[in-house]
Amino acid sequence: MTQQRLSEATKGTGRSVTRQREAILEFLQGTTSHPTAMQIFDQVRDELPHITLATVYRNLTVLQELGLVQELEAGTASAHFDAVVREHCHVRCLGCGRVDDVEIPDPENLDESAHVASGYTITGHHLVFEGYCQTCREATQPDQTN
Amino acid sequence: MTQQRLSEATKGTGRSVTRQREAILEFLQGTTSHPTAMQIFDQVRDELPHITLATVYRNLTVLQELGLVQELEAGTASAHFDAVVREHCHVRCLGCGRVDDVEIPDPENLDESAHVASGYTITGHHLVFEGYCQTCREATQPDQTN
DNA sequence: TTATGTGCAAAACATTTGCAGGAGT
DNA sequence: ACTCCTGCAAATGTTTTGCACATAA
Repeated sequence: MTQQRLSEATKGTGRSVTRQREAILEFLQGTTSHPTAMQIFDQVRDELPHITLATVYRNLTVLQELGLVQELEAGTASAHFDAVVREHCHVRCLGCGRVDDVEIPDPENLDESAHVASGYTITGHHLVFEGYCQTCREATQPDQTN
Repeated sequence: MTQQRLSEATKGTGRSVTRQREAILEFLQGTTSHPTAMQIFDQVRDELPHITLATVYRNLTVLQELGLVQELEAGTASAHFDAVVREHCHVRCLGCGRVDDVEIPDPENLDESAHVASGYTITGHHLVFEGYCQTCREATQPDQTN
């Protein structure tokens, strides 16, 4: 099924279907944890022990170009990746750094209002909430750095 | 006036008022361009030729703790800084990388909706639009990297 | 005079790139 | 065959840190 979508997506693009690319996409499609490149690298290494971090980065770029993956700007040191490409917003925990999806409808006319206010041609937006997840809230002192 | 606000803000915090801190704050309060640490460094160097980038970074952190400056997560390689600390949203030009303010009212109940949907305690959010500024739109090929 | 801040140099990260050999079509 | 991809190592760019001296309170 990952096979399917990857070979379909590459069709006519000059891109190849490789084991590295399949493994990265499959892992991303099987998790909701918005992993970083390093976390993807660690996982995929179980299956492909010789893969390098550079390859993970290069393939994440390619998968984004193919429209199969999106990169989240969650305000963290490193970027997080998601195989759910539909536009949706996220929360980042200020205690432990985890990033979750937030399933709220996008406010109407947001991009249109921004266009009127700024004069820019708006192509999209990122909405990221900050706060504390249940686990970190229960730990009375939510003061860890990441 | 920068003097004023800085010495007020440091009162009782154990922080000092230094020329470096004043110069950084004054520059930020006098611009609407959301400069990066490097851009601040370049400007402030006119006045204080011996200042270092490390000092700029350290002081930007302190000024944030004092509530006089905020850091923008605009999805760019380097962070942008703003002396307007009121919560407001931004646009980033995908052509030239500039970051502007967007003066639209924040959608109502946004944080509350996110709390209900995610279970997090929400402390705030960042809303960043992407698009093309007028200059880059007119240049028929908006393909510069940053 | 004592804590806090600074310059300098080096380290720590995340991410990108050059290159020679390997895999996909 | 011919292009695209990979591993390895080294480079890049941003931000942070250790330390000895300087400055603010």
